[in-house]
Amino acid sequence: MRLSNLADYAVVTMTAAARHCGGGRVSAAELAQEIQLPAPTVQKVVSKLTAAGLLRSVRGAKGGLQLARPAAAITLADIVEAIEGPIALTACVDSGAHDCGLEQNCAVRPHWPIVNQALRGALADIRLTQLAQTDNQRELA
Amino acid sequence: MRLSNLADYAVVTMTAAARHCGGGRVSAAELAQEIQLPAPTVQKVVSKLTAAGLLRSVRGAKGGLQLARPAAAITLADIVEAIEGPIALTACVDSGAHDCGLEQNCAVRPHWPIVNQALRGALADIRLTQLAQTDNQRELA
DNA sequence: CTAATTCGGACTGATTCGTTCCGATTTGCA
DNA sequence: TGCAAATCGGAACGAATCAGTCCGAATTAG
Repeated sequence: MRLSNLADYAVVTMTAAARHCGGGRVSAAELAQEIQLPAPTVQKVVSKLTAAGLLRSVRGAKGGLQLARPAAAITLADIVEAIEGPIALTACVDSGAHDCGLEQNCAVRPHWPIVNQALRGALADIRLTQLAQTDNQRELA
Repeated sequence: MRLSNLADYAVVTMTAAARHCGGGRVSAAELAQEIQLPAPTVQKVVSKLTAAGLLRSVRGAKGGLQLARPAAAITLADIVEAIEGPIALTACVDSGAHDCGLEQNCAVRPHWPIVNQALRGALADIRLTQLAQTDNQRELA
């Protein structure tokens, strides 16, 4: 029931990237220094994020990262799914999950999609703009 | 973002135990045969369940398991917490989590409790009686 | 064309999860 | 009262996934 650390780091990384949205391209090392995390770890995170289509990467000298979409169009669900795959509490809710052994005889299976939808809805309600906004409020305090 | 298999098995086991509520005591091996799972695995599950106070165990000959509380007073959240500990997506929401390194500087931390509460509420809304009820409906079909 | 800087994927170590087994305890019956 | 059967409880083993680290390929500025 714990979120993986990589996904947690991804959220922080995306928040930091949104902060540098107007500044154009930002290197992964710079983000790592800003959020106080190991640089190689951040590199691994941004790799998965770009593969998922949330970040746009530019290689070569003066390269860097930038958001592929507006911050308002990115939610927590997108970031978590980019790192950990589809949101599925159990194997049953996954498409074509035939490794449970119970399958049709399982009594609780019809109830899992409800919980799954509730969780995904809670994650989809939080947008990246809200995270950056909170950060600004903290700086004002 | 995946629920552990042990927790999934625990839910099925509790549902099966609720089915035998009127029959008094039921052995763990009998439950294992009923839900088509390895007997030792079920033993480990029921051990944690009894330690959490959800099941009452009676040792010795003619011993077995039975629900410690009415089925209506047991929710999915109770079962999951019994196996996987407190519901905490990130280390921040856990009480006294001082191993993040960011702590006060984290911008997303204030938002996690909201998602956490949404998830826990979704789990707490499903009671054990509903699971058994669904099972009966399936048998009628 | 050179060189500097960057991302991208592959490798190693560690922690946790899942499974299995054997011992301690308790009750029922002779 | 003693024996014996059956049960739960905890401890040990193996496997899988995760976190972290490193080096190579690609690209662009000068």
